[in-house]
Amino acid sequence: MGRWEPDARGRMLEAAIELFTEKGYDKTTAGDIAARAGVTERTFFRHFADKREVLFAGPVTLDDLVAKAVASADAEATPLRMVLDGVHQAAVELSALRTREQAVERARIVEATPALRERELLKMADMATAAQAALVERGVAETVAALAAHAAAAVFQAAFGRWVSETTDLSLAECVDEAAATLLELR
Amino acid sequence: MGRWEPDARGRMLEAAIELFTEKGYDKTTAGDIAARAGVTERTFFRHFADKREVLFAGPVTLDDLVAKAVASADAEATPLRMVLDGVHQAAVELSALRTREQAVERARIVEATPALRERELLKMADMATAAQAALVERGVAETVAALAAHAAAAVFQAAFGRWVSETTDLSLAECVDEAAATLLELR
DNA sequence: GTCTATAGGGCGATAGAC
DNA sequence: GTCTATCGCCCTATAGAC
Repeated sequence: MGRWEPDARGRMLEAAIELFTEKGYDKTTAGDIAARAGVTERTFFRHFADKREVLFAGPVTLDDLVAKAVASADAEATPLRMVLDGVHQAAVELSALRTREQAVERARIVEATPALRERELLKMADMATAAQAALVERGVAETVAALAAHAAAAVFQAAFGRWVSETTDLSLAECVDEAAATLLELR
Repeated sequence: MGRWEPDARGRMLEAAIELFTEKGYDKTTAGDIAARAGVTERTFFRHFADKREVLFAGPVTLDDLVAKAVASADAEATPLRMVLDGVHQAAVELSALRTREQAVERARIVEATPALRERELLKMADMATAAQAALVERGVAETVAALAAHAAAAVFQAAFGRWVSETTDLSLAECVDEAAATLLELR
C-alpha cells in the first residue's frame, strides 16, 4: 500500500460534484473540495489548472475522439457526413465513460453556473476546431470545413441537451442521429 | 461641469484596449486600467461585472439585435432563412457601431486570450439562445429552432472571422451572406 | 509547502444633480 | 430632502511565483 490513498483525482472530482450540488459552485472553495478529498489545496491546483477544470478534465478529450473519428470516416462521404459520423462515434465512446445519471447531475451544475457554461463552450469550440482541422487534412476547403464542423458541434450540443433532459429513452448516439437528421432537413 | 470627468466607461474601454495591446490581457490588472482611465479599481468593477466584460459590454447586445431581427423576418421564410436573415440584420447594425479597424484590434486581443475567447463564446451562445427563443415565439418547433439558431451562430462566427482576417473587401453583412450560402450547400 | 498579487464582493462616506 | 456616481478601505478566494 502506498503512502497516500490512491486516485486523488477521482476523489476530488467526486467531492467537487457533491459540494457543488450541496452549496453551489460559487460558495464552494477549492480548499473545501481538497479537504473533502483528503488533500491540500495546493494538490488540487496541481491536478487542475483552475477550479472549473475539475468538472472537465477526463481521461480523453472530445477533441481527440472527434478528430480520430473524422480521420477514419468513409472517404466517399460529404464533409458534413464525415463530421456528423465523427460526433456519432465520439458519442458512443463518451457514453462508455460515465452513466447518464452522472451526466445529468454534472449538466445540472454546469447549466446553473455561467463560469462553467463558458468552459463547456470552450471545450465544444475546441472540438469543432479539431474537427475542422481533421476535415482540412482530408482535403476539404477551409470555409466548408469550418461550417460543417461548427454545424456538427451544434448537433452534438442539441443531442446532449436532449439526452440529459430525460425526455427520451434514446442513447446519446441515437440523439446525435436524431439531431443530425433535423439539421439535414433545414433549408 | 460635474464633479468627475464624463464618460468613465468609454475611458475605461479605451484604456483597456491600449493596455491589453501593450502588455497583454494577463499582465494588465484591473487597477492598471482604472488608473489610466482616472478612476479607482472599485469603480471599474462597478461598471463591469468582471475584468473580461470591459471588452464585451456595449450599448446593444447581439441578443437583442438578432431577436429583434428574427421577430420581424419574412413570415413565409423557413426557420433557417429567418434566423440567417436575423444575423444579416444584426451584422448591418453592428457594423455601424465600430469600424473594422477597431474590430480587428479587438479580435486580435480576444483570440490571444483563452479567458476572453470563453466570454466571446458565451455571448455567441446567448445570441443563439435568443434567436432560438424568437423562432419558437414564431411557432417553430423547439429542436428545429435550436439547430437553426446554432447553425446561424456558426455562420456569424465564420463570417466575423473572415471579415477581421482582412483577406476580403466584403462588408460584415456580405461575409454573413457568403457563409450562409456555404452552409446551405452542405449536404 | 509557503508567500503573494490579483480578482472581485460589501459597505459606509462623500459630493454633486435634481 | 432623494438619487446616483465615485471613493476608500476591508475582506476572502484564486492562482501563480518562489
